[in-house]
Amino acid sequence: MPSPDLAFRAHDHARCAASALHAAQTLCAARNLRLTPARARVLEILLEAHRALGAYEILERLREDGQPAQPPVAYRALNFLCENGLAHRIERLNAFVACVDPQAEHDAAFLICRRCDRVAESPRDQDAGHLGAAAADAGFAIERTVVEALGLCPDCQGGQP
Amino acid sequence: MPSPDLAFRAHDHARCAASALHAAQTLCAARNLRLTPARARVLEILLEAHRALGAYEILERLREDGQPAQPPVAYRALNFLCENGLAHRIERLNAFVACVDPQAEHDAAFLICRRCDRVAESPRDQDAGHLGAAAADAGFAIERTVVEALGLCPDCQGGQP
DNA sequence: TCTTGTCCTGTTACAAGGTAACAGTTAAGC
DNA sequence: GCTTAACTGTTACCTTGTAACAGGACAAGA
Repeated sequence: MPSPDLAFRAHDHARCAASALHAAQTLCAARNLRLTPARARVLEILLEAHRALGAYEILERLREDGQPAQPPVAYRALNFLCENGLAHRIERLNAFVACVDPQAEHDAAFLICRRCDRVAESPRDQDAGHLGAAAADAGFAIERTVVEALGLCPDCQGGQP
Repeated sequence: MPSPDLAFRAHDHARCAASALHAAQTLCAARNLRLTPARARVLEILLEAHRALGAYEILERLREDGQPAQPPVAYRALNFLCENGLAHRIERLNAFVACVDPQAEHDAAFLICRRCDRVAESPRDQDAGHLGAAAADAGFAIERTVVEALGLCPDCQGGQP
């Protein structure tokens, strides 16, 4: 898996995007999922941006391709991508990022820069310490866990808040 | 601090609401904050509901008190309550809960029932395992962390999904 | 090859969540 | 009492998300 802080370091975006797209194609073929042109295009947009994008930003870019596009177009593709572990929703931002390491549905943790909106995905500590125990205690059945840390990335530190 | 699973157990709501409201008053007095009638009323509404409420649900209840009320009224009160640790925003639901143990600004973790929207607050494992380390590694400065587990509470398990 | 069912797309119309900006009012400090 | 800062009321608007329905593509089996 790529290093968790990759998003915050200089690197070859084009190459990491291409490799993620390829991984997505492989994964879909293996699982008999249809990575249709619309879905692939949305994934590509996310990969190119390499940061969290709102659904309406994605829509704009779809429109730049020449077609009109209404909100459900973006949301359907995003739902597909999120359900299949190819992208993640960032609740805090009402936005979406491509997954750097697509694989079967998986929870992840995120470092979100509140200045530049770049998002780094970090592998998840499975039972999340206390929380798993507290849930078991309460008889609560956890299905999915969102972990989002908000702060400043290295580039945005130093300087005004 | 109240047991983390309190929200999922039968208990005397009226009493726990009254005690939380009292704690809030004490805390505001101590910190020289103005718990104005509008703010207190919103907190009371949250405490009575004893689950996550959307801003517009809160608005409805404010209107039931007889006054008209526009969205900024609710949002201002909610901002005040969240900033001062008297309530928490649940990102996943775009909703708010009263804090069961008001105190200086603090992060918490939540167990959210996706059927009945009840929310239990659990004390937070401070550095959240891997994440703190990954952040340090990346040079990322964490300011606030959101941890939300989605699932089914004891009462909503068994039966349809 | 035709048919049928299933999944995907296009589009309209709207619901829900959230905020900027400005005018007026209250409270606290001097 | 006067000034200043903080809070409230209101208008108007922007952003995010979804329900519902019609039409199209495609694979599987008769």
